[in-house]
Amino acid sequence: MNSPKRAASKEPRPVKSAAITADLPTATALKLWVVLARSHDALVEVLKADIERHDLTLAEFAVMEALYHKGPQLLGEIQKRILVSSGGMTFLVDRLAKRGLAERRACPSDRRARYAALTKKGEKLMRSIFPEHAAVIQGAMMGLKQSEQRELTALLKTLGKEAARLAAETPACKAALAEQE
Amino acid sequence: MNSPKRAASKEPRPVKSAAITADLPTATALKLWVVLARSHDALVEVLKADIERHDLTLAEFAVMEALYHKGPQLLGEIQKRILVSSGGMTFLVDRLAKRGLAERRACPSDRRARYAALTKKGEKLMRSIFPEHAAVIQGAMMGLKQSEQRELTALLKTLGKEAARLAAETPACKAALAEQE
DNA sequence: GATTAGTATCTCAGTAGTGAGAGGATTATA
DNA sequence: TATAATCCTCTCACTACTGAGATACTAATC
Repeated sequence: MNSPKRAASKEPRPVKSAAITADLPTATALKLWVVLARSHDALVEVLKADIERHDLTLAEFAVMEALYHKGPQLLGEIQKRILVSSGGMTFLVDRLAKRGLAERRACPSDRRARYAALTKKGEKLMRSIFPEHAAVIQGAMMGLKQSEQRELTALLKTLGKEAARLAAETPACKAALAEQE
Repeated sequence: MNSPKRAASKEPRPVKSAAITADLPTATALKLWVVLARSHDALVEVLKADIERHDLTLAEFAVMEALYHKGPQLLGEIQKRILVSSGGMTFLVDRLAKRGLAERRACPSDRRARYAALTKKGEKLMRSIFPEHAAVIQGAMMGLKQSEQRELTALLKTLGKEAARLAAETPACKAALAEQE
């Protein structure tokens, strides 16, 4: 076996760890994190399999989807939206351009900036791919009723907002603060 | 700027896409996917920042955590648990071994298999790191009340189970079925 | 105008991780 | 026994990404 894919094992889990069961609120949060990570991974696997049929990586697809739904955008805008590094952004657009799916366009008012946009070919591809892909997503969510999906969305939104706030505080701030001696 | 981190932008989102608003159940599912992915990413960022303080990648930490909580295990068991490839598993244990945090042990009953286990040093490190890490997780989840966290966990579990079932069906099966002519 | 800070992209060296396949060991079947 | 099938790990070539810094431009302040 090479890739892990789904484990068929029954999760024996006979031992309960002292460290985890130590204190209830912590245990609840840890459990939530594990379950969230696992369902996310399972979904990613399903979606990735769908997208790879068209020889696209998830990141490439994310770029194309952003362009498809929001139109031409600055590289930096897409970068923030799909959360890749600046180097990765350049790389992704390069690759899509090489395949004739996207292209760069100059920004008339700011010569530093470049727009990325879908080519005709890229748009045609998205028009044929996207509905299928949406159907796959819908299929992957079928474990939950629509009302449950909406409830889940609301909860995740709250969770995500708080986590994002926290993440924005943390990153290079320590270094920055440290340098202010 | 190099890495994207959190976008401070207000998500203008003036245009509603025809493709997305086309049909309600699909729209619900797509929305859920976006929100799930975003909160997952935000959490990963927070946790990663915490773990990197100790010069560990998330994957290395995952291995150590598995060993810490479940004791010595076959490489294959860990692999299934943390979902990395077989090559990645070897690589991860190598790196932990090089740093003296983990070690390989022969399996007495099966000479193909190797156990991975924490060294004294690795266990000591986990004892000092893990409680902090658990606190960070708990902190990242503070946007939700405990009851909400439990509700969210339940919904995600159902979702994840169905998605995992779907993922297990899909992967190489097409190829396999195709070969049976 | 000159200087400084800020912003947007690109370059490039480096890295974590993948996955096909090999090798060696075990188990099942004939 | 053979021998076939299966299992567990490791090797290795490869790839998608990262992130520090470079480059090129714009904006703000003197």
